Amino acid sequence: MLDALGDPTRRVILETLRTGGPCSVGVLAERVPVSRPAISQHLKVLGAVGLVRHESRGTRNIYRVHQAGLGELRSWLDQFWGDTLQAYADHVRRTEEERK
Amino acid sequence: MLDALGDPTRRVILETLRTGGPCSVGVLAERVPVSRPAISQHLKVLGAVGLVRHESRGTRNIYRVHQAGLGELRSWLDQFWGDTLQAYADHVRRTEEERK
DNA sequence: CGGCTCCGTTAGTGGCAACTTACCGTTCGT
DNA sequence: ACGAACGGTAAGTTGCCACTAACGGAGCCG
Repeated sequence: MLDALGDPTRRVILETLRTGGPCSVGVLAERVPVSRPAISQHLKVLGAVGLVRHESRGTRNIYRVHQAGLGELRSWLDQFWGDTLQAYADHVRRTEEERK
Repeated sequence: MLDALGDPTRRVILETLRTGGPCSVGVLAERVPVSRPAISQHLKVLGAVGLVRHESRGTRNIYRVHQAGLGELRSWLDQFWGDTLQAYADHVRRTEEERK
């Protein structure tokens, strides 16, 4: 998931799909300064983690961003956020008890 | 930001700091299967994007996760989320108009 | 059917970044 | 003031991954 978003070109692809709406692989290859096979590989990675979904329209595959992937990331972030605050509060309490 | 979270060991470091609370570099090096210099470099990266903050306590530097960095990520995600839904709605509308 | 387009896959290469080893500055204890 | 502990930095190596080039397959059109 975060591994997928770690790559800059993958983020560019996502951004292109986001602002430009769903489109085919060839069109993506035109808009992103990278060869078409590279786009395919990145789309494969993005699809594996649920950030993108594709739909066959004749010979061409239309890709679009998938909200479920973003939702997963969001829930992960929320949990991380809450747990961090909790752990920090615990740590402060523990430290103050040691100070006594 | 996302580049920083892209690395697995950096996520392990963050996770360690999150669950175990703030701690020094040496302690981190014990808990994470990586040499101490590597920890330093990763902490430098994490600090550069505001995910971590450090505080000198004598000779040892205490690191802790910084909520501001997580907040930035959260707002970015929220914006991305909203824009995606918006762009998708626009795309659907456009497609239906073309169908007429 | 034959050619064309569009896409995914494989093999191979180059570059970057993560890791270690070694070194040095800083700070505390004695 | 000296030694030790702690941590950041520099240099060097290795492994991984992003990218390209070449091939193969599946679907429209004549």
